[in-house]
Amino acid sequence: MATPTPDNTRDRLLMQAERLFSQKGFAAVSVREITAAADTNLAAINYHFGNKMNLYLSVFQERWVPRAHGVRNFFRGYLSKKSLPQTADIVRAFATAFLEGAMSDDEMRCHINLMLRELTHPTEAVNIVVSEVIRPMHHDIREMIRPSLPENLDIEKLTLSIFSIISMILYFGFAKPVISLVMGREFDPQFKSRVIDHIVSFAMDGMNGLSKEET
Amino acid sequence: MATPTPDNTRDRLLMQAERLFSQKGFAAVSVREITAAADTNLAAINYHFGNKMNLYLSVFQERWVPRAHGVRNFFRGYLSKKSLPQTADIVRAFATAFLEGAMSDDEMRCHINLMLRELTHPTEAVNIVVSEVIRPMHHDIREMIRPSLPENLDIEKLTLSIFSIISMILYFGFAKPVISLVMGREFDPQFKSRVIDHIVSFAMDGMNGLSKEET
DNA sequence: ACCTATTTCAAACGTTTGTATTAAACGATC
DNA sequence: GATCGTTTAATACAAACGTTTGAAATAGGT
Repeated sequence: MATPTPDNTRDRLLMQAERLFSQKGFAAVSVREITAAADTNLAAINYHFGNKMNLYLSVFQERWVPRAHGVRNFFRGYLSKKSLPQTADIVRAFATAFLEGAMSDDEMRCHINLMLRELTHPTEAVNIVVSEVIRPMHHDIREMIRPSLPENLDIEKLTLSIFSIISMILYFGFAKPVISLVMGREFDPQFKSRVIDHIVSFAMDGMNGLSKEET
Repeated sequence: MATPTPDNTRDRLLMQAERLFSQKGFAAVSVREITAAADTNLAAINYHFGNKMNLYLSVFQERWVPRAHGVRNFFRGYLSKKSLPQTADIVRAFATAFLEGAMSDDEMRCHINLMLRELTHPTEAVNIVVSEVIRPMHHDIREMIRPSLPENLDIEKLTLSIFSIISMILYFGFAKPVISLVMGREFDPQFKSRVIDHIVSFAMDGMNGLSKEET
């Protein structure tokens, strides 16, 4: 993390609020809990953000979006090593960025949890999530992959495939406890890298089928 | 639904509690809201269930699990039409059961939301979800698919593939609003059936790759 | 009809919630 | 070092929270 414990109250509030909101959800966290964790006074939230909901939105604007950009940058950096990235490289870069690359496990869980909440129960913040991150990311990936696919490929099918890849990555990111329970094994680094291999090969087969169908 | 508004207070509480918990989450729903929706007295929850948390657990035991069995029965009924179901039939049966078959859209959203909450932020109820539904369902599907795969296939890879299929089905189930936003189209029945086709073909290609790799 | 067990109800409990208010501490500028 | 706007602190407040209580209502058995 950039600053373990920021010296200014506002940033400490944002940091702790993000952590707690991602762990328990908006309603389950009290402003007292946040201000205590941020080691400041109860009134600090109202002074710096007006109210609790505005703090929640600010978490997305000032912490979640930058972090999403961090993931995107990792993704791009990973790909820049290849001169002519194939679809498999793109999928691997994407999965790696989310599952083992861009940040610590806790940070990633925090990130995904916040997003997932907005996906399932949108608040105002969903507009930020979709317009700032999800839609641009879809666009990027689609345009990267498209050259290696037939010209006449239905764009809907491609988009659905990208959603499918995202669904796998998200699922293996957020359902770790249940996956551990079902498979009876820890989600350790070796297993994680096998999961990434699986996602890549599964997705690649799916994408190959895509272009076969069409031509 | 079986009983639109049950005549007994306990069932009305369970029904409204399920609806509200799935919409807003445990903490965001008050017992006053539930009892008002169930058209009964504030004290009813404590009389019938002891406390709010126990009501939440009872929702899973008495409403969620039976409904999951409903999905499973639809799945089995769908497959029983085929004498020798292929993997594609199994995947299609599974996706159909979740996305357009077993129950109404609202009911399914309610069902998936409750599960998703437990996947991401487990409470006591996660034990019910995993042991009563997810694990048995994994077992069933695995044993149905296994015959059509090579003998020496790594069981871990098969399990990961099943998780991947589940991830797609869940994602297309719960992220409908965002998918609509990104694709710029309604999630109408025609689109839904194309989504199922996509899931089946994508998953099938993934599974085929699975057996190719191994032999 | 009476008694008993079960269920419903209105009212109140003590806490905790988000927010508002006021004064004190701080930091920069002159 | 006095004065300014900015930030923190202590405290207050009404509203909402989950839970408890004891009385009223209801249902079933005799």
